[in-house]
Order: sequence, then C-alpha cells, then structure tokens
Amino acid sequence: MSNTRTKIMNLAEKLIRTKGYHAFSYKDISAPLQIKNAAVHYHFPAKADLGEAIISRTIRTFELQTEEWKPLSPEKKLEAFINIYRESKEQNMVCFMGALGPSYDSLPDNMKAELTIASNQIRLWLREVLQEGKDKGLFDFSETIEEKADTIVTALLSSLILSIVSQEDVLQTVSKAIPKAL
Amino acid sequence: MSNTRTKIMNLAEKLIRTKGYHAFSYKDISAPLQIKNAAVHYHFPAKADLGEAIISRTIRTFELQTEEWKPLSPEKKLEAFINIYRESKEQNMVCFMGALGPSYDSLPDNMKAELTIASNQIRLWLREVLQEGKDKGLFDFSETIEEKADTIVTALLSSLILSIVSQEDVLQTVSKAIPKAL
DNA sequence: GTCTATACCTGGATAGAC
DNA sequence: GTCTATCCAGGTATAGAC
Repeated sequence: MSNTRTKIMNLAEKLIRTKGYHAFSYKDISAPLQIKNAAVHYHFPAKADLGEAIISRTIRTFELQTEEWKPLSPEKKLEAFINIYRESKEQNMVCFMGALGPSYDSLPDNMKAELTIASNQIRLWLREVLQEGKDKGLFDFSETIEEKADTIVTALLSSLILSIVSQEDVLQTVSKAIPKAL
Repeated sequence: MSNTRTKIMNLAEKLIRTKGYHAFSYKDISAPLQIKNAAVHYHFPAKADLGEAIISRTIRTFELQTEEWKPLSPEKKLEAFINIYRESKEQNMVCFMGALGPSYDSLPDNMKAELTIASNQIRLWLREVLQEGKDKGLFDFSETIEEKADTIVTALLSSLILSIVSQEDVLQTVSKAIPKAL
C-alpha cells in the first residue's frame, strides 16, 4: 500500500471522470506526480489494471458508506446518496458509471465485469432504501420500487453529465425534484 | 453530398455511440467501408471535423422531427421523444449526449460548443412540451417545469447507459415510470 | 474522389541498472 | 520502488499520382 500507488489511483480516477478512460495517458499521470512512466507501470502493469483497481475501490467505498448509513432514516440515506453526486459535481466530475458506461464496448473485459457488478449493487441498494421508506409510510409514489429506483439513479447520473455540457446546475434542479416526488 | 460522406458519418456515429469518440480510429471506418484512410481524410480533414459534423447533423434532425411533431398532443410528443431513445436502445447505442458529454474536457473545442448548444435545445423543447401539457390540463405534477423536464431527459439519457452496463432494460423501466408521474 | 506511400508522433509496455 | 533506455504498435495526418 505505497503512497505512490494511491496517488496514481486518485489522479487516474479524476482523469477518467473528466476526460474518459481512453483520453488519458500514462504521461498525464507520471508528469504531475513527477515520476516516470515506468513507475506507473510498476504499480499497474497494464492500463486495464489501473482501471479495474479504481472501479473496485469505488465499490468497496460504497459498501463502507452504506454500512455506515444503516442507522439513518430512509430520507437521510437518500440525502447522503445524493450528496455523493454533489461532491462529484463540485469537482466537475461525472460519476464513474457515467464516465465508463457510455464506452462500455471499448473497455477491457475485467473493467466491464466490475462495472456491471457495481451498477446492480447501486440499484439494489437504492431499491432497499425505497422499500424501507415505503414500509415505514415515509415515501409515497405510484411507480413500482424498481421504476422509482431507476428513475432516481438515472436522473442523478446524467445530471452530472448535463451539468457539464449545458453549463447549468442540473444536479441542483434534479435533486430538488426528487423529494417532491416521494 | 457524396454517398461516401454519408456512409462515413453513419458509421462514425455508431462507433461514437458505442465505443466513444477517443476509442475509434480512421481504420475502424475505412476498413468496413472498404476505402482507404486517405479517403476518410478527404471528406473530414481532421477527426474533430467528423465529430462536429455528426453533432450538427443530429441537431438538424431533431429540429426537423420536432417541427413534424408540432400538430401532435403533448402526450404524443413525449411518446415520440421517448421513441428516439428506444430506437437507440435497440441498436445498443447511447444517445450522442451520453456518449460525448462525460468526456467533455477531452473534446475539441468545436465539438464542445456544438454539444452545449444541443443540450440546451433539447431541454428547452421538453420544457415547452410540458408547459403545453400543463396549460391544457393534461399533465399534473408538483415539480417546476424546469425540474420535470430535466428529470425526464436525464432519466432517459442514462437509462441507455445503465441498460448496457447492467444488462437489463432500464429504459423500459424508466419510460413506464414517466407517464405515471405526469 | 480515391489511391499509394509515408511522415510523424504518441501511447502502452518491458528490460535491466540502481 | 524508481530510474534510463528502448521497442513496437497504432494513430492522425499529408503529399502527390491517378
């Protein structure tokens, strides 16, 4: 667990989530960190290893966060979830799903697999939160749990994309609308 | 308006919307069309020219479509709009906004500009449809027009992404939910 | 409008010294 | 764990013949 390894991952994640997986090179990492190309390859032999490591780390982080959120009310859980996107937005990043998903066909197999796992993990968690809220009489909506969960996660995901493209705070607009429809 | 030019654009659009702008090369175009690298460069001197041409064409197509839809009811307009995404989904493509938006920072300037124009054009059109529906007493929702419009367009945009990544028909789920919330 | 040929560069990746 | 040096493949792009 060297420090360099973490620095590489942090920077690579930022690059992936602003420029895309195919648009950054090892030089974009080595130069700012003032190390050499070969040092990056020491930690991550292939670019696909770096990509996979980042997705895996994100999955683990999400697992830890949701574990922490367990005691919270469904509303608070949803708030915390939305807050992840807000933090991304403040750094002008899209989420990793939004960054990698659109170029799915061009990704290495290991990354594809991780990405699919991650997507279903997130969707499943959100369904559980909505179910909990409904059971407790806190949420009220006419869609099914699955529909509502997908509506929310999709809205958040691409509000980050549209915020960058349209140069307006679409996340803000969308996240105000979410509680109104619950 | 040579035929080759159109063929190049069609194929490039498909590639952009499945693999991403940075993940395809001139060879991916020249080989299937059985022409040479240089022929592609004749029609589009730089890759950025090709990218821009595709966005511009999409904008024009959208303008023509919405013009045709003018006589339709708001519900039918929305249906027709959703249908664009359905067609994309059937070809395993994301929309061009979802394909290009996430790597905005790595795009050539001319493409960025076109993309921003396109995003606001689509959002504006959708607002007008929702306003029309509300005025006519056909739609009923508690969010503002802007919120509702962005909620719908973001849901559709990333349902295509999630459909590919999660290998489930998220578009179907989301598009069933949309009319329920109107 | 399409070809051949080629220039030029950048990218990912590895070998071997320290 | 980081370096120097280098390889090789592939990518965009252009010149000039047909």
